[in-house]
Amino acid sequence: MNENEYRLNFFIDNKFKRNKCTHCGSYFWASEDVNTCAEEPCRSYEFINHPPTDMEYSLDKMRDSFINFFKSNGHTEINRYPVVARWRDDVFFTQASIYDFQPWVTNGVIDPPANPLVISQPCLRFNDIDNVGYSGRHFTFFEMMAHHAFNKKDKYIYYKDKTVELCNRFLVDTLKIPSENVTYKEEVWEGGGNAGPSLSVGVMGVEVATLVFMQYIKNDNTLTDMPLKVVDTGYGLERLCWLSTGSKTAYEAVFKDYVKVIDPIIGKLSNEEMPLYYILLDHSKSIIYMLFDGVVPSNVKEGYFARVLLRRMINIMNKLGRIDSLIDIVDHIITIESRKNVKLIDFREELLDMVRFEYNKYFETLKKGKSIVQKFERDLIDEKKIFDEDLLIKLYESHGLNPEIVKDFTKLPVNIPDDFYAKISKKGGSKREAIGVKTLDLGVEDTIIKYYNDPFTLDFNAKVVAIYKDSLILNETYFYPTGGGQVTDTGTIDGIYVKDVERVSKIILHHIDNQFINDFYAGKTVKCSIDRERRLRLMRHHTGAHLINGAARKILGKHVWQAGAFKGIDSARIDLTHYKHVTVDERKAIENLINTEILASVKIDSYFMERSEAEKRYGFTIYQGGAVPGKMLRIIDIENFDVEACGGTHCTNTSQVGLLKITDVKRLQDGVVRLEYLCGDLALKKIQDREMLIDRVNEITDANDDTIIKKIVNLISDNKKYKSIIDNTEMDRINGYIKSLIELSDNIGNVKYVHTIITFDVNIKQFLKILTTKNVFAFIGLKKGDLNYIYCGRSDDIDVDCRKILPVIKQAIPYGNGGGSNSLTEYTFKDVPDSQFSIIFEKVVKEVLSFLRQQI
RNA sequence: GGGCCGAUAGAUCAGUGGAAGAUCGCUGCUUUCGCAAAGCAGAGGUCACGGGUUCAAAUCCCGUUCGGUCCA
Repeated sequence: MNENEYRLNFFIDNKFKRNKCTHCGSYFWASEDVNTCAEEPCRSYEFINHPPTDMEYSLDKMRDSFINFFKSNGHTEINRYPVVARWRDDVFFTQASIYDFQPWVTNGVIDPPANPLVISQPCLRFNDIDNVGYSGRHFTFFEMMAHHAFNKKDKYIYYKDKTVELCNRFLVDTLKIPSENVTYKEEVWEGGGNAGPSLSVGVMGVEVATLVFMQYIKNDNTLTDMPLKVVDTGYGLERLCWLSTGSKTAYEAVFKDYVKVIDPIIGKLSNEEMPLYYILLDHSKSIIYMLFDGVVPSNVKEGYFARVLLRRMINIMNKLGRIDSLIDIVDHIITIESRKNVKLIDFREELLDMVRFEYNKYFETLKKGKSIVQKFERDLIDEKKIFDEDLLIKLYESHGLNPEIVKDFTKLPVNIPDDFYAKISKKGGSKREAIGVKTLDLGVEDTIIKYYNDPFTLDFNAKVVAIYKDSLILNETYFYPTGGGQVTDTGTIDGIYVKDVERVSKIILHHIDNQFINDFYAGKTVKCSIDRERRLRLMRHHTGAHLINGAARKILGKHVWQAGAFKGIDSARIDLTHYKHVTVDERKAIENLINTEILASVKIDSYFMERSEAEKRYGFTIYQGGAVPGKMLRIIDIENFDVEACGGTHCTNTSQVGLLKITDVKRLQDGVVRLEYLCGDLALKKIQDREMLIDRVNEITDANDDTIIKKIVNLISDNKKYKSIIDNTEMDRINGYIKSLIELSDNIGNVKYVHTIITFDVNIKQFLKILTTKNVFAFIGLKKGDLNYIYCGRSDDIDVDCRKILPVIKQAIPYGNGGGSNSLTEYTFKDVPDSQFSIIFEKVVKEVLSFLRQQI
């Protein structure tokens, strides 16, 4: 980066000097000559016990000072965005204030909600989770305060000079930090395909802010100018608070108010326990914001981070011996946080229930884990081994048991490697990545989309403007392309079947069979017709999805978000975040609520609205379907029931859905349930099919709706009874047969040698078990299809190894094979006619007899 | 999205290729005025599903479904 990028008039006018840090070698600007930049590790934390500010600031007070300073300097205050970055598909959580405006504001597609603006954005970062509580300055939850300005060619707000000036005035004039304590270190910032110069703001050893100037697009190491120049600042609220208190760690400063409330609950803690306490407070804040903003604990994606935090909290409470206070503590922290977020109070019970539910789940995991550890312990004792690293890793990865828990569950020594968690998988994995946008440049005008004007216009005329491969591009169209979980319309253009409709950026492609493509030419006016039944079903299913969404949030709770959806021609489903199973009653309640809404004939409004305006008016719950691109959002508004940003085709009144039936509820993964449903004619047909099914059962069983249950219960108990009678009869028959066999057997001493070929169908192993109860050696032939079997079995009171008979048989019948235990063997061979089998069998019987005579 | 563990009686689980097991619970009997308890006897299984290997599969291999868990 060119050094002139940092040579700001502000620095020159205010007599700042450019110095080179003797420690890290970076250049930095300061109002006086100093040797090193004011950042760790070049300087130690000089503010500890010597805070440079005029007073001690709490989090709230620092935030207020910041916001008010920038408001009084022409900035508009913006409400925080959710900590779950639902409007983006490349990250899970909001990790910086600029995330709020990426990508649509920073790439110039839409205007920022205000310009310039000031915000304090809660952020979540998990990269340093292991340092939390111990390093003195790491958190998973922190607030990034920021002022942003977005400079367009025709609308300049402010850039580097004013940014640094504002920063310096805030630190020096408002917080009263002596000017000589502030340094601005030159750095280069890079991220998300953008780059630009940046200044790292240091005070007495701690970096309190970063001022980034996004001005380049970076592509293969070449920099090109961005059309929009963005001021992206970030001030660490927690860092500034810490600076103002001069306490030994950031935690003492940040958690001051929390500790006042929580201390009486948790009681006196030792110095060694303090890091655990701080982790608990930090994680509690993260969890509260995550759950409030729509995360449900799960084993995948966002939800997994919630689970990790909760399990760490539970482990800590266990270690402190205060597990009973977990809910109480979270509850009190909710109270503290709700001072600046009133809506949190309404969510309190639901939030605590989720924590409770997750605790119970973990309790089950630990219970199961204990028996697994004890099982391993038994094996290890036998093998004279201990819990080694490999086993610990396996226990953690497969059963969620960390080494400390394993240690609690066993008497055996457990060696925990220092870098245990680092070892757990640097094995890689795919990063969450944005799906590339497909583009197509045919030099034609964007297709005019008409299906939003009137979803019921299904026949229309249009002009072909271009032909691309097997598809027609029209000047305007009512055909809906696949998108938003809704499948494509089909129909005809000039009588030719349209099999698929696809949207590529702003052009809509109507795919037809290749052989007909030459019937068309650019400029031709064509008559278009959309498959009516198909479209109407898709509309009903799409509106149905919104109805379920609205109803589920009312019945199951505010934590419910759409996690995916599919709207097809003869099936539809919607996936919802929900931490429990959906009960039959809840499912019915959702159905009832929706069908009441359908009967009430509620108007469904759809209109376009500027993104920022929509977010302001309806909140972030409009993003049920995930990231929606563009400046203008299409809003589907079912009054007092559901409002979502959605590009699909919808009914204009709930009554047009006709009927909605939930056909199945599945658990898709932990924290996500799938509701399968049908609307309109399909719902009716489903109910009729079920009815016919019962009619058919009635017919078969000669019953009616009133008697069918009793009838079936009787049938089952009768069946059981008869089965038992048959079994008994069969058993009698076998017993009789066995008795006759024993009477006909050869005697060897007092051992009965039973030998015969069985020709009827029998459970041979059960038969042998009964036969060889006492003083019996059995030698049984059996024919089953092509296969011939010879079984040897004996009662437990005879000391003969049946496997020794096998070579005798093998000698007589060399082309077979067999094996078994010393009390039962099996020998098999095939392709022998019946007559032959009995001759061979009799021959072997005699050899076995003489063999047995020697043995017994 | 990927990896690893798992699915056996109503419940919890044992069973490493050779006749399906234990404990608790359940039913009946004995004992008791009755209950609890104890003793005796008994019922209860498609070893998740579908393929394959083998003389032989709960056990080994492949696939499916469902659960657990870790990573991103």
